[in-house]
Amino acid sequence: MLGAMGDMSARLLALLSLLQTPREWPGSELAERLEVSPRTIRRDVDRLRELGYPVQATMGAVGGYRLAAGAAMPPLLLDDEEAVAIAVGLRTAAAHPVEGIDEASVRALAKLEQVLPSRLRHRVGALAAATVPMLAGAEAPVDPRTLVVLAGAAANRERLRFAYRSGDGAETRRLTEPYRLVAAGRRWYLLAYDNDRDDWRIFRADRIGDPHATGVRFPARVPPDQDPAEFVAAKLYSSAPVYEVVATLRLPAGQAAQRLGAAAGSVEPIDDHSCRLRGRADTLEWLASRLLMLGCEFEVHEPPELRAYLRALIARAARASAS
Amino acid sequence: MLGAMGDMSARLLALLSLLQTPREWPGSELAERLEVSPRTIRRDVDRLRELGYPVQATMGAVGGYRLAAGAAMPPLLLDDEEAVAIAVGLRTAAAHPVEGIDEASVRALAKLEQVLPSRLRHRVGALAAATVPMLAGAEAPVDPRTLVVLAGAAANRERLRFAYRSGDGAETRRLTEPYRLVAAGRRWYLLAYDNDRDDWRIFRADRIGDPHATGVRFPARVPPDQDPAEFVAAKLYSSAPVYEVVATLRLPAGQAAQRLGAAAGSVEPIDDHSCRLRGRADTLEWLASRLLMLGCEFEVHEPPELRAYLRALIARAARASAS
DNA sequence: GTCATCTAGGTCAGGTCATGACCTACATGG
DNA sequence: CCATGTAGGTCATGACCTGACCTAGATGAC
Repeated sequence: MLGAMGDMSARLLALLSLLQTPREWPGSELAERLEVSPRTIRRDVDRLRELGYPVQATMGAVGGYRLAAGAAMPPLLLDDEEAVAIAVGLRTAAAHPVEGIDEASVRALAKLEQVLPSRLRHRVGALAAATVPMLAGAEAPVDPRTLVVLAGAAANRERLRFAYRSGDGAETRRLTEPYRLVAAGRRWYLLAYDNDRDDWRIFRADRIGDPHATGVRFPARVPPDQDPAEFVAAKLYSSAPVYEVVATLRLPAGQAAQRLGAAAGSVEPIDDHSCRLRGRADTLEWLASRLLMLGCEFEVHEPPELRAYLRALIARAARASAS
Repeated sequence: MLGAMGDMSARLLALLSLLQTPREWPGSELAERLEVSPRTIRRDVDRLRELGYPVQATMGAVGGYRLAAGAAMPPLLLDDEEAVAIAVGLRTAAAHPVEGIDEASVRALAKLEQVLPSRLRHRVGALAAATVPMLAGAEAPVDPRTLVVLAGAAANRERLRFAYRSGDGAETRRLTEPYRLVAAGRRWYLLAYDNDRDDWRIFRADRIGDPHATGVRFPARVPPDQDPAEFVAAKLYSSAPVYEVVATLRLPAGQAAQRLGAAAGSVEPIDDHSCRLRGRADTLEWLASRLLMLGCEFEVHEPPELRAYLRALIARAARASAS
């Protein structure tokens, strides 16, 4: 009985960490590692079970303990490399948001970055920079730190001040009551009540500069009656220029849907090896690259601008392949 | 003193969970939530600090507690949505591995999926399916579960049995001692000692079917003297067909490097608005789409196959844009 | 079948240590 | 200067954690 008590919490955490490993741990080995008697290990396992973490035990000569899936998430105990991997993954997820977990992934990123040791933070930055910007193309991706600040202020109901440059390049300072961060299409939008204009507004996150919470809490305001995501979608399609695309793909409908992903639009089968795609996007580059990368023959019916863009691409490729 | 002790560990965990929130918590509020006296909260904070988690306290009338970045990663306490978001992020990270954190991201995914409640697992599956397969194009991405099994067996040093279909379509069963999972280029490879062939081999993870650990542990074998990643790279470039690309881009070198990412190859400036790209890739589709999506004029010098492929792409785009 | 090896759990003694109550000291912003 | 927050000392009480015994049951190797 050398170590004082008080380290029981630390021991439980260490135990949880060991049990999250894919292998099975015999009680004797756990006792040795944690420097307590096997009896105490058994009691600790019981304690974990009482806390709701289902420790599975296989009996017999090759038995051992391991943590199984339970009703609630246990605390994740990550080593340095795993933490960096998750941070990098979440940052690229923030650059290519998936609808449905948009704000949750930013919350998770905020949580992680808040406690990430600084030496690891450097590695995250370096690796995220080396990550292929994927389909971002020529557009500047959003700064993940901006997203973290926006989501934090919304969750915390703190007034938010930032500089906003609108589509025509004009830059204004805004004071807002942030309500929610929403991913629509492949962009991030902040839905907030604009205190100067006295109305609900949506702001593109990549156009927000230098955001910071003022520290002033505001009372919950009655949000617009629609679902936040729908509200943003409605505002977008009514204001921003959007291309509606109609194309025929020489690809079975199932494969097309799988390769395009759910957000691309609707895919209806024409026959066994063709289908019709209807969708919307806000840039021609995006549309063209998605279609070309399908790797199948296709025909564009709408919009005419896309056909023009494809012809420009042809010309470029022709010049590129000329000897 | 109603609740028995023993819940001190649970309380510390709950406290840690609250402190990971972006906001600041006054001690009185924490005491109320956790149903203990403020004095106990102060002691708990001290305990956390002794455990190495730096709880920051701002003094004064608007003070409060929050968890700051420390020397080690504290246990991450995630709610359901955050866990799903991380799982989805890691799965897409597994589909587009970043060199340097390759095996760590799979380890993290294994850890998370081991304890992920089943109801959440369904949501992860659905969302991951809806995720845009990005640059995967026509190729079948690796099954994340396969990666998890491979990495687990390697970490655990368990013999691994699987079916392998080689490039020419032949399917064989293998018994191996897995050493490491490595990402090279944009693919996953397993470096393992093949027990039947008595030599080190590398296996493409997407060609591995139905892998399962036999449960038999094997003693550590002397690995090949190179670094695993280098070993894989050497084997690859000596055996697999690889295209070496040389192209001139009408884009400043800095921008090109940023848009292409570090793994694309080397970029040397020619003048202020042009640069030369040298790199290697194993499929023409990949090369062509990366170049076209740069959104700039470019000229391909090598290989001739890429020029031919671009001409085919031209033909397809021409047909697609024909009325 | 038999034995080794693992989980599972009961009991007991001893003393550590967590708790709440009450206290003072100090920092901060209005 | 006062309200409100963190920071920390002290004390009595008793809950409970620990290791050292013990038996029971399951499982796989020999």
